[in-house]
Amino acid sequence: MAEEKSLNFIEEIIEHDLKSGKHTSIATRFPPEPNGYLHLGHAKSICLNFGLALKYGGKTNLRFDDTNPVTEETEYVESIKGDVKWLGFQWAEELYASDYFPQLYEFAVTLIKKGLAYVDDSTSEEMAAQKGTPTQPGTNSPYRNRTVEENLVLFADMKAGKYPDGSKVLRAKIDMAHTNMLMRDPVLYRIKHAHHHRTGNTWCIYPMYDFAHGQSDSIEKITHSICTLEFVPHRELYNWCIDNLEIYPSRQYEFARLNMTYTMMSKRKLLQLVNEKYVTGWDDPRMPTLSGVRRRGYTPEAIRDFCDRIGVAKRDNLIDISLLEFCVREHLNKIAARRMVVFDPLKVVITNYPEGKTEIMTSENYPDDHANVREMPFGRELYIEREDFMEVPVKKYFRLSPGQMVRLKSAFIIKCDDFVKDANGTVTELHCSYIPESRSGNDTSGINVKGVIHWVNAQTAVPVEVRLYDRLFHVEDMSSLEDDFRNHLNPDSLKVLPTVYAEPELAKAKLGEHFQFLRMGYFTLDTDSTAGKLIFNRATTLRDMWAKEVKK
RNA sequence: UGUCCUAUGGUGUAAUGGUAACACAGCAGAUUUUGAUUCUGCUUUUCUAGGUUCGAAUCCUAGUAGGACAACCA
Repeated sequence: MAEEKSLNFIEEIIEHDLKSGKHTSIATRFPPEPNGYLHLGHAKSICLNFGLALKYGGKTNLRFDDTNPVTEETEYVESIKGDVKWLGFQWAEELYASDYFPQLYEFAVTLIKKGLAYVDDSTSEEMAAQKGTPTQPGTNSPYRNRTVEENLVLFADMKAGKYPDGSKVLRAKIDMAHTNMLMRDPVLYRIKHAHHHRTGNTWCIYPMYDFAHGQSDSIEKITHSICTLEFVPHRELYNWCIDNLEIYPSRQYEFARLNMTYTMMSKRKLLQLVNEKYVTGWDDPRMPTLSGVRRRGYTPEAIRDFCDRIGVAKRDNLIDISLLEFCVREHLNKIAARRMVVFDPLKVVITNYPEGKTEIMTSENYPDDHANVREMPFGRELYIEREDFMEVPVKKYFRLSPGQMVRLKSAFIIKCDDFVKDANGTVTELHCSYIPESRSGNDTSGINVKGVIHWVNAQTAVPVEVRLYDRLFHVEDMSSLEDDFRNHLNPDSLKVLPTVYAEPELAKAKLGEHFQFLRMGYFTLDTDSTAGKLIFNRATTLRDMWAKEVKK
């Protein structure tokens, strides 16, 4: 099948580079800073970077951009590696910007020797004042004309730890009147007497992003350095460093980051949600983190498919979260074993079924594979969903109501003969009769019913907990917010049902398995589960045309 | 009142100077022992104004709108 798939703009650039002979193979990198957990926005970048290398026969490095010791931790490194692997990608090399600190230092010395960098004693306030504004040029620092010799000594002393944090920086000497603010003598190195997660206390000066990223790309001979749009203005500085250092010319290309409705995807704010306990952790199933959606029951296949469908372009976007849910359902529908679980039980007594009798019914695990079945006990007393009975049925309601019949999935057709109410008027019990000839598989009753409902046998039902999730925020476009994002948390984002009734087979569930609870949604076992108490997370609901019908 | 980036249905993404298409969402119907799945059909689109051209979503100019840029963050 020669499926003609159109190329995104980066693929076009790569194919052009390959065709023209500029490159014979490509190298990309995924460069997270280990200061938080990966989220769906990172997934887009991961799929892009690794996907490109896979498609064009190149390689992708995993490179940690660890140039700021105060925010970075080993915990994050480990989670990031786990998430990339879970998504299904394998990096060529695991690298760290901190591995390049010695070389980066030498690069800085080279720039000083060329008269292209100087040590500045200005305070950050003074530097900000010198910087100008986007519409007004900046002014030169009084330290700008220090000699090469003086700068060399000062920079060496910075490295040697002779100065306190913030007292000096190394700046590039470019142009304080440049229209690109980033070219107004950007800071290259700053002093931080801080412990680094890998280099420990070896260094007290650390390179800034702009002095580390491009050079790291260059050292690794990355051909296409792909990042998000906010780095567009950095490209000029990226190229300036490479040009003046005369090193391998990696090239930067920028695409639009993923934005999704009802979703907040800023690492800083996600950290805030974690720290301030609005969620239980980075892997809270409501979080858009990869560890969160994994725990919730999303699959890597679904996320890769999603990343594929959203495309890659340069314009700002706001993806409808229903596309993600569609991808999740589409994959889960194929792989999830079916189970029956009653959430809000209503007792049903089959009055014409012998007391004490239990028989075994079989039900298919997957709708289109009738050979793959499990066993389910059936008895005189059952639970069905309270929702599946209406004393006074609304129009088009084809479940149970007085005198009406439904099919119990994989069992018998039953007819509602009577119901019992308590003092409050709440229905507590249904009295039904079953049609013995209607047994699933050899139904000779000739009766056709429209409604099919799920059920569990009361005697053998297994109590489990389910956790139902809704969107964390109730604002469609989080970027439109003018006040604090924490004011817009959805109070109903988590609903716990401590005791619901499952068919016995579900007790065998293992971590990582996916289930469809018939008519209730897709579920997976939560990591909080213990041997005595199984807890299931709802990944997503099923599509529900009836709910829409009812709304009308 | 600077520089840069962007502009195609409700949301995304294609169409690479030659009939604007695909997916999601929405709506309607068929099938169904999950009101699921599956299948069918439908609604809705090139920011504006000029220009180049036989022909413009595509190229050019201007305007408009949105976004980015003034961290010793990445």
